[in-house]
Amino acid sequence: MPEGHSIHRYAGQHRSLFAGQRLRVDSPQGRFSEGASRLDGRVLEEVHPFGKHLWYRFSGGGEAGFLHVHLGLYGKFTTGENPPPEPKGAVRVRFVSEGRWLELRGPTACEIQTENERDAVLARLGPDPLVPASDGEPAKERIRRSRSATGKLLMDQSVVSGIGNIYRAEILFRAGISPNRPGNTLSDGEWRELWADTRTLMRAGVKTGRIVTTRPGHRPKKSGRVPRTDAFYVYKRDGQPCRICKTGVLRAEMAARNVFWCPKCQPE
DNA sequence: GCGAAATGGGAAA
DNA sequence: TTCCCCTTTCGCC
Repeated sequence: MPEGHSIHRYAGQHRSLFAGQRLRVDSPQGRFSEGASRLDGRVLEEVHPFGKHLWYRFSGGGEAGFLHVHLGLYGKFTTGENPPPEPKGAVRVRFVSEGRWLELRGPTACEIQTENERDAVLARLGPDPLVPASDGEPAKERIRRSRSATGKLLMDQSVVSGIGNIYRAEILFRAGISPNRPGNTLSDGEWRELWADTRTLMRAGVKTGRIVTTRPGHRPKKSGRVPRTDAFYVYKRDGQPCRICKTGVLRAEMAARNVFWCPKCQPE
């Protein structure tokens, strides 16, 4: 779930469901009880996504106005209409408004921050392709100055924010760039296309709530809902034939994450 | 029932 | 680089 598109989607949902409302906040699991009690009874003023991070700004409470959430690999939100269900499993934090409830499980980060602390996190992040006015230049500079693998650089949140393992694999495939190519071998044109395509795919992800990167002509069924197995070109398709050239898709480990690519469509 | 894997990242070495 | 954390789900006994 949680690459940047999910985060932006959650932000939109949570804003429309809870912003402007006074919330009851608690931590059924207990691991965030202290923080929850500091937010309880305050008004949620705004929800702000950036890359894979979310901030919930609360009224009053002095300095500590933000709830910072990072879902990590497992984090998940669920929401619904009141009455809220009896909490099952490890619910780190729960919001309850007059009409709705929200549960958060398994996040890497769920903590209260001051504005300065939030700014310090933002300062460490590269541009987010999902921010409408986002300027990709700083990312381009970092990549084209680096000898490390492009596949590694795209996953580095201080280079670009919000790209995860699926988008990394898929945008490189669509651009015909091997993940192993050093960043400094990318041409201007290759970067431009990569950035533009990333924005296109991630925006579609926000809209639909899922990642689909295959073009209709490259799928067995050209219309209708895209089955999970047809949604990607290379992600988790190692050993299977490339959708375009039939060469076997490869997998390797790169910085402790699996990376997938077609050696023919994405030459070194 | 048990182990492994998963769209992530920070700290330690 | 390696280890460690978060939680659920799925495949395999």
